[in-house]
Amino acid sequence: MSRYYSISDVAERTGISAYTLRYYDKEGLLTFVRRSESGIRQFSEEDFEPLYTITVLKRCGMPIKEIRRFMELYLQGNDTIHERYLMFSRQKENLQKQIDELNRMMKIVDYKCWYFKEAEKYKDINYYKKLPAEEVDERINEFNQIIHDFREGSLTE
Amino acid sequence: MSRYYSISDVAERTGISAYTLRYYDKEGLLTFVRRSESGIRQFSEEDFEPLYTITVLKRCGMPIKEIRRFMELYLQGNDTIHERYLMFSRQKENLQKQIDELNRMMKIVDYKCWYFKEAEKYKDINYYKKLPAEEVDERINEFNQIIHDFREGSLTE
DNA sequence: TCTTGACTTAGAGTATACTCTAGGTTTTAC
DNA sequence: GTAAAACCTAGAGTATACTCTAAGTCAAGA
Repeated sequence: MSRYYSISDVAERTGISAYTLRYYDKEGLLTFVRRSESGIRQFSEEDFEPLYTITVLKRCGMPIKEIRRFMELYLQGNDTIHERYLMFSRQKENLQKQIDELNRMMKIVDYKCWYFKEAEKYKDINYYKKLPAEEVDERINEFNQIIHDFREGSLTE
Repeated sequence: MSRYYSISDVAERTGISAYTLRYYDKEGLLTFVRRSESGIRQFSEEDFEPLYTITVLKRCGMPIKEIRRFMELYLQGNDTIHERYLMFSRQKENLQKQIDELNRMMKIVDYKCWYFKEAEKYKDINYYKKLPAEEVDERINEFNQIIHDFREGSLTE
């Protein structure tokens, strides 16, 4: 029933290398893993859930020291449910900020793609400077305003 | 009209420290910046646009070596418009992948928040194990399936 | 029993992106 | 003219997250 998994079993199944697993252990992330009498790590079925949580937190961009804090709470059991809720709650906000930021970047990169396509037609990266003001696409003026704000240090990041 | 900006002017306006600007220069990102006879960097009005592009690419997660490649194309002028278009185009895909990934993480973190809120009511992190199967919320079964797949190495990331 | 392969630790090495120091030169302001 | 402030480079130091090596221990099959 409750079999054990060696570190290389776990590495193969999760895609986390054995080196990395040992490093995580050294950093205090895998304190839940049992050891045999001779000191060999024996991962149980249940260990895959916190292991998965580690991968999720990593992919959220959480640094290892913060993940350790979470794992400490995990080990303490039912008394820390609320605090763990708060950690995930903050993580949600954090994720949303990252998503918002990437969406902002997407808008700019999208503009750049459009602009380069236009410039390609004219074979001139500054083609719009030769156009009469009323023929310049509004997107270009908007982007130049961003650059202007960036230069003036008034860009609210 | 066309005034110059010192490295500390630029640092103050852009929020990039003078140390970092010099480091970027050393890494070949600021080859467009002119120097005075005595070797002092003189940023022009026009230099803020590529500088802004560097910050955008950084915030997209592009490593400095790749940004350097882009700046090389920038310096070559009109002949590289198409290649620069392609770089931004690829960056769009890359950004979308990052956004998708963060949205996936958001779903999981959202579930975790919900789960901890539930567990808090029961004061038991494993409360659902004591419930009859038909009373267990479907979200829990779905999540346990993810953990199962993770353990079996069949999680398609 | 012995050999092979997998495990262990400690610690060194790598990569990335800064961040700072030291020592020297240039510019600016009085 | 001179002192302070700002600039320069080279290179060392920091932080993060692995990644690997060395040297030794343990477990399983011939």
